[in-house]
Amino acid sequence: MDKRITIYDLAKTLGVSAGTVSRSLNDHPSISQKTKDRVISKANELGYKTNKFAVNLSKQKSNTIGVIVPKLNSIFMSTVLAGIEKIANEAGYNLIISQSLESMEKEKINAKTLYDSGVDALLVSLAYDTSNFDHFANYIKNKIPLIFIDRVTNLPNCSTIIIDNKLAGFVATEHLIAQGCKNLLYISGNLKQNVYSERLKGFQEAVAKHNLIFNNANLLESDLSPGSVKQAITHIKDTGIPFDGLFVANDSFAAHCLKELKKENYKIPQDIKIVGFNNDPISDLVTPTLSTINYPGYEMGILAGQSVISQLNGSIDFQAANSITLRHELIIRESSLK
Amino acid sequence: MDKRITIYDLAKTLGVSAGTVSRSLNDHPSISQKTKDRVISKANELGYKTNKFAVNLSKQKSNTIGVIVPKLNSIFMSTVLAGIEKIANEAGYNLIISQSLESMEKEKINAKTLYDSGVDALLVSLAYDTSNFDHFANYIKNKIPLIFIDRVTNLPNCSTIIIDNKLAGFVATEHLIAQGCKNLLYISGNLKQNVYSERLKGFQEAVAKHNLIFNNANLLESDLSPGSVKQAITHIKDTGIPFDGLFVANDSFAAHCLKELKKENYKIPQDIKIVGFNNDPISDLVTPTLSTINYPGYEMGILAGQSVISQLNGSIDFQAANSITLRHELIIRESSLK
DNA sequence: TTGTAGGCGTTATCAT
DNA sequence: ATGATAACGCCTACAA
Repeated sequence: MDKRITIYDLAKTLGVSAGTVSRSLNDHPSISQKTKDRVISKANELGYKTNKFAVNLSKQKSNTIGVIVPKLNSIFMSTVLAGIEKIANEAGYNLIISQSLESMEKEKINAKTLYDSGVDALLVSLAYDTSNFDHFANYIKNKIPLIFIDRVTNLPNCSTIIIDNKLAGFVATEHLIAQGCKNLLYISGNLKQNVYSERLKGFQEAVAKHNLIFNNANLLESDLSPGSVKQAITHIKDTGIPFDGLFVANDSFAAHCLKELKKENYKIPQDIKIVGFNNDPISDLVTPTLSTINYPGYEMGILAGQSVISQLNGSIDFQAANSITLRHELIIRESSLK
Repeated sequence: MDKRITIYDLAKTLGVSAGTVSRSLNDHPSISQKTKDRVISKANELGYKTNKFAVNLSKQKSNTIGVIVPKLNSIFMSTVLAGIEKIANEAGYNLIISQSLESMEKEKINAKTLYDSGVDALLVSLAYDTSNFDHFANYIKNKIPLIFIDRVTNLPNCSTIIIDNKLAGFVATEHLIAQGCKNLLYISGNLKQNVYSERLKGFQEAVAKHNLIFNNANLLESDLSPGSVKQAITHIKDTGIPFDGLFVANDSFAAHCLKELKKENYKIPQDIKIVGFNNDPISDLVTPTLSTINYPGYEMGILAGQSVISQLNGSIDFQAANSITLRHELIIRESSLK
């Protein structure tokens, strides 16, 4: 294997110093164009390749952005990631992606690993059960940009990228009410997470505004896994309340409920109307098509990416970390028709 | 900001040499337990943190594995990634993930970037239009493990992880024939890609075996984007052939076709039977549910991960790069019932 | 405009 | 079992 050639090799063959070579390669203003040209052409000729490890050591930065998501294999998260990757890549950063698998413990480990490996910034969407945030302290202390996406918490100097879940919940619920629903059920994910608790607030507000009843039976907290569909159906059938409107915290679970309800001979939307959340591709493919809230995952990714990059470039002050709220949108399809 | 403490700081306060500290921290056998204990406890006390940049420079490796996928936001790919991430993480490697966005040019750039950034290995699922593989030459020359997943090519010393697409295509097609279909249509993706061309071979074999006709009209090459559904429907309606069986190269497109065909008053499966591919979550949620080929994405990821790790550990010889073919499975649902 | 030399924090090879 | 010292390859004051 041909030995790797360094700036010293170049320096020697060119009869200049290593410093000059380094500066030439980096287009430093204090080097004459002539010298630069000589160096660069010789570098190409000899197949010089800069050693990132040395650069990193010298600059103490890695040109790398860490990302922690709950799960890689979710259509929403991978869409967010696609947006982040696009921006990061264009800006010359690499993405180190890891998944917490919805566990705070794994999230802690990931945060530490990424910190140790010297990421220049960190993007996080929180795990299911994350209740403590000490594992981010190092980032904040060392002024490493830290940005939360979708599943967020409020930490000093950290940006957040979210949608207005409360308003979205309100809009979805009010839509059901406008369609004539009187007995609503909100099927939620873990209420410790901002996204689900906020939607609940919106749900409750809409219910209250229209003088409908809200008590325990109008809320079902679920882990939203396919295995929990039965539990949801049981709740709907056995609570004694004649539910006629469902607001479900994500489309996938909504689609499963839809399917099961049809099996139980409910007519959708005649008997029960349903609104999901996310505008997952499946929402437009099930029968009847599923009304939902459009969740701009890709845009979230783009914005998150832009936000980190500008913080890294110093074009945004570290202190001035801001919170971006994206526009959501109610998409009315068949499952909530009158 | 408190200055970072190094092994020299430790060495000084402990009255030993930096080398001793380094060896203690790395549990080197030639250091007495006593010294190790002293060093380690002092390290904790002072909050010592190893500098990955320096380690990388010194060892000329990054503990990092590069991944290039066509698209992050595909349920299949993100599932594969989830598997890879799990294994890599357990082995102490970080994943740098980038997407080619189905473009060979972007794939080239990604390959170069990752190479420059010093990944210890590279996992690739090829872009739509990749026809030249020179951008991987550096990896091979420098014996950096290179593994292809799903969308593969045959390069010397490179492992591949695939399923037997030809057999899967054969099985799917023969199933349709067994259900009584006489006029089959294979709706394919870009035939330059191994996955689609192999499935076509299987399709053709099954058709030939059962003495059915195969000519141009029995094959429709498509980009499988939602925008191309109309074209597919037109083909089915206007070709003059009374198609009664569809083998579609992925579930998402199959689901879209299903929906459109229903709109056009075709009865599924009575008029036309359909088999998709991938066992996408969607396939079990549409009406009627979609028969499909189960595509073990997560397992592919796991195996790909294990394969790299063992190559990196030297437990598999670089030369002995092997090709792993995973088991697929026909899942019969409503869309292909008699 | 260019050269010099020290630093970045570890690891590894010789000695001792 | 430990220490000294030279890599690792690049960057960047400071000097010239």
